[in-house]
Amino acid sequence: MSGKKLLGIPVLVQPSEAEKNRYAMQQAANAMGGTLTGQDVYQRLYVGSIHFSLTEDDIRQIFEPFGPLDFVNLHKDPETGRSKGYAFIQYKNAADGKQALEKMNGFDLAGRNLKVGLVTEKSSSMNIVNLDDDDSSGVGLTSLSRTELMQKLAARRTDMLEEEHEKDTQPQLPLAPARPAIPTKASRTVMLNNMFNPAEETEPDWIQDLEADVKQECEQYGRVEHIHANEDSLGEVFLKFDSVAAGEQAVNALNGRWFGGKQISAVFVPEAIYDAKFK
DNA sequence: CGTGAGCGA
Repeated sequence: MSGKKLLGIPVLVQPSEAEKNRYAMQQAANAMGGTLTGQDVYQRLYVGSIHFSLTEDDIRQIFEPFGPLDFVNLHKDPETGRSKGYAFIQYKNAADGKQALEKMNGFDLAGRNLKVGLVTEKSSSMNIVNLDDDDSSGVGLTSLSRTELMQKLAARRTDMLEEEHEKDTQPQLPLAPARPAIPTKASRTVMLNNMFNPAEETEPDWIQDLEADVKQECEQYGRVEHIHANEDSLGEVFLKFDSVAAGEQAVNALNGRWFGGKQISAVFVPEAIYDAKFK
C-alpha cells in the first residue's frame, strides 16, 4: 500500500513503528501479569502528527469508519486551546482498532503523516472511564480556525453526500479508509487567510494593491482567473486558478507560510461555494 | 518569533 495514492495523497505505511510498538506492548502486557490481552491493546490507539487545524471531530470522522469509538481525546494546550498534534482514541472493538492502525498509520493527512500506534500505558491509572461529551467542537477557536472550520463543515456535507452514494458498494469494514472530512479537498478555488489586518492598513487603495500583489505572487502556480480580498475580514483572499493542479500547488506552497509577520493559511474552497459567493 | 515529535488530567 506504500506509495499508493489516496485522494491524490500519498500514503506511507510504516510497519516498523507499529511492529515495534506491538512488541513493546505485548511484552509490557506480559510483564504486567496479563492485565492486557492481545485483543485489548488494539482498542486504544495513539495518533500523532495530526495537523494542527484538525479538531477532535475531524479525528473522529477519520477513524470512525473503521468502527464505533468510545472516545477521541485530542490533546490541546489549555491556555491557547491549540492542538498539540496528538490524540488518544479508543475503539469499542479491538478488531476495528487493529484495522485502523494498519490502514491509517502513515496516512498523509493534510500534509502530515499520521502516526498511529499502540498506547504505551502509564503504570497506574489505566482504567479511567473517559466518557467524551463531544459537543465541544467550537471552543477556543481563533478567527482563523473558525473559517477553516466552516471550510471543513462545507467539505463534510459533500463528503456525506458522496458516502451516501457509495453506501451500497461499501462492505462493513472499508478496505481503504472512507474519505476523511479534511480541509484538503482539492479544487481550483482557494481561500487564503490572515493575509492582512484591515486595522493596520492606512493607504486608501490598500485592498486593490494587495490584490494585485497577491495575484502576481500566485501566478507562479497557475493562471489566476479571479481574485477577491475581503476587506471586512481578517485577511481573507479568495483565488480562482485555471486548474485544480494550480490550486493544489498554491495551497501546498502557501499554507503555513509567513507573510509580513503573519502566518497565513491556505485552504480549498469548493468551487460551487466560491461561485455562489462571487457569481 | 515560526506548532520539528511528542504516549494524556
